[in-house]
Order: sequence, then structure tokens, then C-alpha cells
Amino acid sequence: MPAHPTDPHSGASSWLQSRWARALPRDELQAVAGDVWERSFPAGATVATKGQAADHWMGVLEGMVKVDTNRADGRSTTFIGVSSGGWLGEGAVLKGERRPYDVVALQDSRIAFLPRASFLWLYEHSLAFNHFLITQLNARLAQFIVSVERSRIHTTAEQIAFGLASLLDPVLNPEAGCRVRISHEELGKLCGVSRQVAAKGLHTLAQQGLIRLEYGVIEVRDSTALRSAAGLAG
DNA sequence: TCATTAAATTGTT
DNA sequence: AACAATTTAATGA
Repeated sequence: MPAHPTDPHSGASSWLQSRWARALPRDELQAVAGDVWERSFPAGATVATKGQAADHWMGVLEGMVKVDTNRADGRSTTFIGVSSGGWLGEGAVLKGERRPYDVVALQDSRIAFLPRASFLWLYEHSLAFNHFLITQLNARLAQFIVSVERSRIHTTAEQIAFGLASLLDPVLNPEAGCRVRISHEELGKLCGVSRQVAAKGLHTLAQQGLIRLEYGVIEVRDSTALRSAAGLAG
């Protein structure tokens, strides 16, 4: 089968390949299948704005987004990055609250949207969906706990390793490859350090052979060693 | 296809 | 933080 002309990669991932969708029984999947829609965003575009009603649960089919908040002085703090295969925004959808943070595309990205009503239907009716949700929330909670623990004591290289490892988390970002397309500056924001400090940590990790640096790309060569460098269990 | 230009990213002070 | 150097992407002959 020839690939679609606008899509250079033959394996354009659909939301149907998402972990939660594959876990659903056929009838439950059919109940919401027609409700999902997709939209593409160029790098830098805002996917969801802080303060908006949270009417959708969002999935990253291609590309990467960050969840952050802009302060009055114009600077921003990044909380998490979500890459291919990851889903986000369930917190506000569940609680029926407004979006607490901005969601911004870091690369050209294709995002899937599941309407809140469909999300809540799955929440009420699907055991498999609830298992997925618990697993996802548990993984994210673990990430934040380790993040708080590590942010004080550890070296910058370890902080960077942690930030990188979180982008590759197999539960939260299942389809992320080993080539991470992110600038030193954005990775620094994700880790709460300056661009210079992020670059220094990256070079340390590169010297240790855990990663290889290219222009705009960080290639992870040994993800197991990277995770242990970040203080995460195997 | 190749040269030019702009934009993004990285390096240096 | 500001500036310089480098790489990539886009444009047009």
C-alpha cells in the first residue's frame, strides 16, 4: 500500500491504536468510536488554553506537546511533556473543571479529541477503561513524586536524565521512539533549569554514552541506563 | 539541482 | 542575557 502523499511515514498512527482503545471490548469501543476527531497543530500552536472548559480528553498521535503555565512576566514553567501515544487532560475532564494549564505543541503535532460525554460514558460503563485510567494516573503520580524528591539533591545530569526518561515513559508515552525531537531550551524548561545547565547535563550524558546529540534531536542509546541514571527503577 | 535566505538551535562570552 | 556560529528548511532561479 502506498503511503498517503501528505504523510511521509507509512505508519500513521490512529487513535484506535492507543492502549486504552485496544483494551476496550468491541461494543464499548463502538459506542465512542464515532465521537473522536483529530486536528493537526503546527509547532508553537496552542492546543488548549488555561481557563477554557475541559470538554475533551486529548491524545498525542504524532508529535509532542507540553503542559505549562505562563507567568505574568512572560516566562513559562513546564510541568510535563507528552509525546506519541500519550493521553492527557483527564484530570479536568473528570472533575468538570476548567483547564488549569496551557497545552502547547512543541512540534508539528496531530492530536485526537474524545468529547467529555464519551469519556464519562466510558468512565461509568467500562472496566477496561477504568483500569487504563488508574494505570495512567498511577504512572503520573509516581513521576511527580520522584520529580519532587530528585529536584533538590541531585546533579543536573541526573535531573536531565529524569526529564528525558519521563518523555520516554512506556506507560505515559507508549509510542515514543528513541529519537527525541526537542531543543535544549524546552528540555531545560521541563527540568526547571536554564538552557545552559540543560546543555551541560546533556553533554555529560552524551560522554557517558547514554545519549547522542544531534541538531534538534536527542537520540537515546541506552534507555535502561538512562532510567537508572535518573534514579528510576528498572 | 543548486544558490540564497530565513528560522531554529546550539555554542560562547 | 546577549551575541555569534551552525544546521535545517524554504524559496526561487
